[in-house]
Amino acid sequence: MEPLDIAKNTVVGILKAGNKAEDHLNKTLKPFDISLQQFNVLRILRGRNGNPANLETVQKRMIHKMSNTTRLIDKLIDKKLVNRKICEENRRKIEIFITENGLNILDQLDFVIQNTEAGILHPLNFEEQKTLRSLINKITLKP
Amino acid sequence: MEPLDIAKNTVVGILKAGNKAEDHLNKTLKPFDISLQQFNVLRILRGRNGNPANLETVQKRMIHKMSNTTRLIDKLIDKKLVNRKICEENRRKIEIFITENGLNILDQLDFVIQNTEAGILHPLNFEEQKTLRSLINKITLKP
DNA sequence: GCATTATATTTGTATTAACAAATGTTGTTA
DNA sequence: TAACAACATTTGTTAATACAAATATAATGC
Repeated sequence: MEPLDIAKNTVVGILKAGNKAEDHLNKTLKPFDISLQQFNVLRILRGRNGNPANLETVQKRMIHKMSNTTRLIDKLIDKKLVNRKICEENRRKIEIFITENGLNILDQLDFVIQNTEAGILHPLNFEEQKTLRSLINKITLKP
Repeated sequence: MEPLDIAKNTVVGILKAGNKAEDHLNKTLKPFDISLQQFNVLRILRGRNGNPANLETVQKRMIHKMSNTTRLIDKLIDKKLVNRKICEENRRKIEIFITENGLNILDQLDFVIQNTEAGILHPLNFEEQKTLRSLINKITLKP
């Protein structure tokens, strides 16, 4: 097979795999009324161990970079999973905190999400998973 | 690192890579006023070498499985890139054909898309691309 | 042949996303 | 310090997506 065809197939495969993973995760999260995007933001905030994150930071680490992070945070605030306040040092920035409630829901989700992740990757053994991760990282971590 | 963490990182990586690829491809297609979804449908139709495809077939092969394929086809019809007609053998089905116009645009797109695909995969050499493709296929081709 | 079920597509509605323009705040400099 | 540029977030608008319900046709069993 030609290099160009390999490249094409690989890219199509990446798209399909991404979509499949997104699908499975969203279905797992649905009963909790949380979208994958919202879940990822919560994980980012938890990872800051009590420190707030401003919108820009969140946006940079989000899997899907989108311009309307504001509205996504709005949803999380409605659900009492995060708080928002204006940063006093720089009033242009806003700080976002995860609430106790948010942390509790994350704890519950960790387990079901682990199952879903395992399900997605189950055709691969551990070594293969590590190889896949390293190859994928090469293409995502680069500019 | 723990197996569970590897799995988590791998899945997050897949999501990011999928998103990055989708982004790049959409940006490449934008000047042609065609979305990635529409492009993929056109490629599916071209692959049928003049034979029509019914909606169900298209939907099954689409990267993003979605319920409103009808409206996606509507867009392509507006742009005169495909035609739609009711299947006479089974009037529930509709047949979709790619037009000459559609084939011409695809020809132009092939080149720019190849470049984009190469750009996405450029941190990987040929062997690595093949490995990645094979690992990805394992997780997408399974139920 | 008629009611029932299955199949194939379409439509309605509500949520989410993309993109650009607008707002408000801070930093710079003439 | 007034004017202007840079920064951080928000808002408006339009398009895309998901999900469920509706429509229309065909196949099946009685």
